[in-house]
Amino acid sequence: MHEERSKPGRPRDRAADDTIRKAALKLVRERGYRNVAITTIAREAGVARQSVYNRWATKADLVLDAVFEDTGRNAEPASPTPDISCRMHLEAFLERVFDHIGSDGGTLRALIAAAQEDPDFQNAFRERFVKPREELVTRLLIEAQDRGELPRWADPDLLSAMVHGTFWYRLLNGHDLDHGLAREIAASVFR
Amino acid sequence: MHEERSKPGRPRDRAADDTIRKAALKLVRERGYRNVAITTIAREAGVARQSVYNRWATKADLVLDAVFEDTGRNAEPASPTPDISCRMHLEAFLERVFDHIGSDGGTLRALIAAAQEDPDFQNAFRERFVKPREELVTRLLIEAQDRGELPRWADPDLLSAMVHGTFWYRLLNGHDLDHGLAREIAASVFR
Amino acid sequence: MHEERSKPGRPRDRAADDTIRKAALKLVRERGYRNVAITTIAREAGVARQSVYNRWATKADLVLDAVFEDTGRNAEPASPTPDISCRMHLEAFLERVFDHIGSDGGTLRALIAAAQEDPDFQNAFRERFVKPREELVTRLLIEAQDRGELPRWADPDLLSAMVHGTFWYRLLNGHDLDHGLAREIAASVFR
Amino acid sequence: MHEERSKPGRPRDRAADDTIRKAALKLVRERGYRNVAITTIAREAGVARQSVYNRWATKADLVLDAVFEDTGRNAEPASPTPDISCRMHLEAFLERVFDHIGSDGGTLRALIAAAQEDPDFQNAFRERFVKPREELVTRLLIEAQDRGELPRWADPDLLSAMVHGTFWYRLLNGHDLDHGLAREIAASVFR
DNA sequence: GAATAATCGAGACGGTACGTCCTGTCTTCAA
DNA sequence: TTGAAGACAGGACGTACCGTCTCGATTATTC
Repeated sequence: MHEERSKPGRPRDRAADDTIRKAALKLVRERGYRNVAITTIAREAGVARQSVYNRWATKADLVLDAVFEDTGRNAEPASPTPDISCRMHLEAFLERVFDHIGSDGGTLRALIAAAQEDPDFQNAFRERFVKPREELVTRLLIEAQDRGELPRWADPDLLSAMVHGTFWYRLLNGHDLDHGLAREIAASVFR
Repeated sequence: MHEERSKPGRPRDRAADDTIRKAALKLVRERGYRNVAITTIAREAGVARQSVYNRWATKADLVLDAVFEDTGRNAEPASPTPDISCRMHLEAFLERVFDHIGSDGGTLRALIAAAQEDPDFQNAFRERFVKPREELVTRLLIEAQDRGELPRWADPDLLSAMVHGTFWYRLLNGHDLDHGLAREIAASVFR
Repeated sequence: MHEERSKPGRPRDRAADDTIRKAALKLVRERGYRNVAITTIAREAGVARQSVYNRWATKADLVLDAVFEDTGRNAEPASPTPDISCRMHLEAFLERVFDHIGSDGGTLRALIAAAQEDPDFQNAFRERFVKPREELVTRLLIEAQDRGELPRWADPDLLSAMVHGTFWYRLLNGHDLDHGLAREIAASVFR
Repeated sequence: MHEERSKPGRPRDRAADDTIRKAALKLVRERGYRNVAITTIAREAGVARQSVYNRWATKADLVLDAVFEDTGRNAEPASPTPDISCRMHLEAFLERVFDHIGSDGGTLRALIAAAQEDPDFQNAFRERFVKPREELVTRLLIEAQDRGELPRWADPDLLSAMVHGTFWYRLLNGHDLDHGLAREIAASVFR
């Protein structure tokens, strides 16, 4: 039944959650992750600093959460349909990802960077962001093997890492990610 | 003729350069990039803090420089010999890189992270660290095409990005890099 | 009604005010104004450095405040009683001041010096320290005129400046201030 | 014969002495003693920092010297002439001093302040600046006693300290020194 | 309805690191 | 030996954040 046992005391203001997330996202996009202090986010959201700490342990957690609220969707779809080849599916997935990164790449880069400096955050980031996307591609490649589009001896896990690794590498080194790259990667996997 | 015009004023103590670099490297390995302050490095090196600021603008610059002094070598060799296949060359190169990362991976991760937060540093990092290694692999793959080990239609640039991207991706997500992975990547490229 | 509206936020630790002042005074007496850093005062008081900056803008402000807490009293009394001549009152006042300066003259000299280098501090110093003492003597001299101890044509303001100026001059040039000087000054004024 | 034995090596550039003094005086007048660094003076004079240290031990020494070069004259004259009363002499002396302070009071205040913070400088300042002026007034008052302008029971030393102390006190507390004050002080002494 | 308890805005707290500035000494080359 | 230049050790400065804490006020649940 999932009965929501309400605790005693003043309940948390749920509306503030979103206000803070929005403020965080806005500031991170404007000034870059590093140049945004929690104090600044709280002020922008019109909220006490403690109210931020009540909800998220670190800045990285908060920003990760904020990015999700905004981009959580684009990991879900891509359920392969029979009429379209898996290669096209992969290409379409990459195009969607690249489009999003185009407008918000700096934030992703900041999150990857933050993950290198904080083990806890790295864990959260991998579980909630990296893994779902990686597995999505892995499943797609297994489907491709089932359909005969990809040879059996290929290793879907490794290929998935190569796919993501390729655009991470480009992204982290300051390149733009365009649809051409999406096509090339897909071609290279399914050559 | 490259005449070495000595500037006026007391010359910098060249020995200190190295002492500082060594101190930086030691501390970063022991405590992690984030947990090392410039003050600490200066103290460890037995040097005034200003002497550090005289040489490097930021901690990232210093550490990058220190890592070079230590690892600059392993980007140079790998001149392909005719009696060994390019695939074996690539595998050997990756094994060497992975061995080094095994003992010093945290530092590389920290440098990649730092590059995401500082455009100037990103540039230096790419020019002095990333590019040489990327081009080394690219040249190796072109040699492979010349020898007929790799099909003409493959794109060496993209493949090189995939090779590096793959182990960056693994590294950045907390995986260990072992010789098995080196073999798998090489196999995947030359399949 | 002087309603004490409590400001929002965590209130300042009023006890710390005093701890810091005491630490400042102690260190300044031991080592001299110049040789005491704010960091040292904070450490001595067992307080964060920021907590000092939260209360006082400069070292001089802090020390001025500290000296007050300690010496604020000796500007107040000296309410002239009819049975004692104004000259004796002046002499007693000067003796009291000189006694205090005997143990703490270095601090007063440092404050006068600090006032020469910072207009804001000069203002605070004059309003809170110099003026009250100057006016005390001025009033005493006016009372003396009323009693007929001092001729009407004397200028109490100027005489007060001469009284203070004389021992400032001695103090600033490294002389000791003893009761003999107190007597001589009083005699000179009431000759 | 006072033969000037010329030392071996490059002789000191005598012209630089003056250039440095002028630069020091200029900067101290513009920005105030505290806000001028030796580095700044050296740069303004177009001279190496060491060249300053070669000539003066401290900033205070240098500035003291510079002020002398400029004001040394006005302590010398005032040899009392029989046709003018000592009181008029004193008044004239004070007027001259006040005129000079009017344009350069900040520097004197800075020197007095510096003397409070450095015993060596205090000594130099007293011997070379304070004493001559104090004794000048003392001698003038003795002459006055000889002439019968001042009673025998007055103490010239104390009166001289009162005279100087009065305008020091005014000066150090930010008052202007005008001819009116000169007259009042002289009148008060000779009343 | 009173007691209890968590949240809110606000801001002080102990800390840590930063990058700048200045001092007085030392070291180089050239005059 | 001096001069210009500039590096050196050392240390204080004031600022910026961090994550914790302490207020009084508010808003809910529990007794």
